[in-house]
Amino acid sequence: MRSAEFDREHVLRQAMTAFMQHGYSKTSMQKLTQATGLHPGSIYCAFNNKKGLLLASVEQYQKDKNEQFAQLCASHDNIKSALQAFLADIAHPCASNEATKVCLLTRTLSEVDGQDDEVTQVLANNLSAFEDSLENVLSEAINKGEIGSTPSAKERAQYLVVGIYGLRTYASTGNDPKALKRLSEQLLEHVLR
Amino acid sequence: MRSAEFDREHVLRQAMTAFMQHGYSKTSMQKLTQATGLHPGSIYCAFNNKKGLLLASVEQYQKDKNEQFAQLCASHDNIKSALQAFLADIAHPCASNEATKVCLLTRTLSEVDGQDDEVTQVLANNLSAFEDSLENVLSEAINKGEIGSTPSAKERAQYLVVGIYGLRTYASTGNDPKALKRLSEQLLEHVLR
DNA sequence: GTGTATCTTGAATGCATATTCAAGATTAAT
DNA sequence: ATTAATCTTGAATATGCATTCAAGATACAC
Repeated sequence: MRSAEFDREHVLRQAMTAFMQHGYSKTSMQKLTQATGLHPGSIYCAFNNKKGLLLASVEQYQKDKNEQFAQLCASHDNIKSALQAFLADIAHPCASNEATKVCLLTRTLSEVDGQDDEVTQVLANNLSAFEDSLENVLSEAINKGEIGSTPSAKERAQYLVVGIYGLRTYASTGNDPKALKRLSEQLLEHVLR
Repeated sequence: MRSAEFDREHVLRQAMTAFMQHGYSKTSMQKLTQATGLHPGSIYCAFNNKKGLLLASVEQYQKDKNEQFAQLCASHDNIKSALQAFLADIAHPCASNEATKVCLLTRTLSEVDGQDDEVTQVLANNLSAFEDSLENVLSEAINKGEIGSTPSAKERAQYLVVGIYGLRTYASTGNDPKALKRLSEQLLEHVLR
């Protein structure tokens, strides 16, 4: 008997960073072996193939993001400051040049759309799940009377998600941090109005 | 003497469709020869290489989009109906499965970001130029008194562009045409408020 | 009609890539 | 210490790709 020697979560975080930086197809197996420290054979043994490693990375990404969001919500007592912090967490790396300025889900989705139905489905499901948790938070806020009940929590969540996607794309076109800040404030105002 | 035999604009429109459908790197030269009807040698003679063909396609794309937008503006006498029609033109193909549901500029930008500075720059410039023409239209509307002067035309244009990027991404996550319609109406309302 | 410059053709080249696999290394139980 | 099971290693394989180039085809000038 003998057990595997690598730290799965660590490997997946290294892999997801590589995927975010270079995109799925331009992240060669060579880059992945360098990023993870694993040899090709080990990757194929643990994740089947490159696509399997991507899917596992996506799962880890989603898990990390969910935990992050739950913690953020727990540390704010009203919806406005919670979403303010949330948008700041998105806008700030966008203005920098870190790998985390892109969203693994949307970047990969745009790349594989129309080419791989399985991956497309997984990504769409994850994005939809995150929209749902935003909806839940907004729903609570409505119940607490912090915001009105029209637009509905679902409509507000959709509009917020659209805004986030837009901000991320806008940031990649040549980022003016000042404008980005103003735009996210305006977005938040419209979502909570 | 002998002159080239192919219709440059037609070739570029075929190429841009291919690039929109499969993305830059997954659009192989083989696909491009099939799409354009040109042989590899002809492509290399006319456009230098695959990247040259991409850049020429982007230029044509921008030219087409600008003409389209100018015509749309000319056929509407107020900003609201003009932008309504404009957003409808974006949202409608988004809900379908045509190749035109994506924007060549943003799709390619997201793909090559961090890999090719020249292409990145060209794409960012084109997107910025389009934002400018939206700003011009909004500026005229302000001068005509159709909308107020705060937010400024520039701020309104930025918010509109962010919204469009967001709608496009949202559409690719699993499109509910009803929601898309509602979201674009809400966006327009916020831009013109 | 002849010559020549230019365009067209598509097979050949060389490189990058994902994946496999058999030999070597390591661990844990006996 | 020995054995057996499993993991690790990285060179070898096969495929797909962008690009080149020399031979063939064509149109214009005279």
